[in-house]
Amino acid sequence: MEKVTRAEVFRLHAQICKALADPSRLLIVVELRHGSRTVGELSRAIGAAQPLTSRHLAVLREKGIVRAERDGTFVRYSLPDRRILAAIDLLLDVLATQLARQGLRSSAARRLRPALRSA
Amino acid sequence: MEKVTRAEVFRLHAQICKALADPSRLLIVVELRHGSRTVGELSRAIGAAQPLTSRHLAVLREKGIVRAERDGTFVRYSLPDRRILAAIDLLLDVLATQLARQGLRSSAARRLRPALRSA
DNA sequence: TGCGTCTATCCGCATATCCGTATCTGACGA
DNA sequence: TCGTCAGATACGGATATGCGGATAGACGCA
Repeated sequence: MEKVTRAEVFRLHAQICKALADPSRLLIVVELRHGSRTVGELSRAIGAAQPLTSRHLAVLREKGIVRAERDGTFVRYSLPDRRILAAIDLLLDVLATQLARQGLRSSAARRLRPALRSA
Repeated sequence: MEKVTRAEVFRLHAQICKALADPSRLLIVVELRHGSRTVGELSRAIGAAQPLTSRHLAVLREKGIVRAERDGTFVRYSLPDRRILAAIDLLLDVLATQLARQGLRSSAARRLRPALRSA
């Protein structure tokens, strides 16, 4: 059994994170939580054009986050590993904690100022 | 209590993922698993120049993934929320499963071909 | 105050990502 | 085989991200 270098593991790990580092792709994964979906369904669900949806799906597919299977003219996408959902949920919990701690009193301001300033 | 829009939550969620979507930053987080570290320690641990390390830390800090506190001339970084570690570990498990399933027989080839081809 | 150490930020360039539009492929039915 | 529909890919411009190198700021101490 061959060894995968430590650096390589971190690179691959980062690539999985990067695949999830996009609001549309997160929406796709969350949409797949409750079952498989066709590209058209996902496209409508996330409110994005079909080619864009298809490319997002390609990114997720290349990282093994979603699986594609033909169904006639359709292609159905699904989640082969629910642990991805668990990880996303954990990060969402972290986010919720952060939002709660800062107070939710100015979501508009936060919208305009993406990063939390240092102190 | 004000409402944070669904779209905004996904945007923030994606930003957390993006902050983790870099091998050096993952190394930093993992290095912090066992306690707080100064910038210099982290810089040596991940084998990156100090300014680069500092910028990576700024990214993580802005997303609330790490916390900074002055300690004399040093700045000590730590993890305020261990759930980030749990999420990272889950994704690492997913990666391990993927690697096991594909077989580890050509890590060199995989190194050169970042994406898993569609089929 | 002046100096050395530790950390943060600025600048500039190379690279990568994102998204709209157009086009291509693949499957089904007439 | 041809038309049509679902989906995937190609192309190009705008934007963002990466890094190294230089520099600026913060702190402690003499």
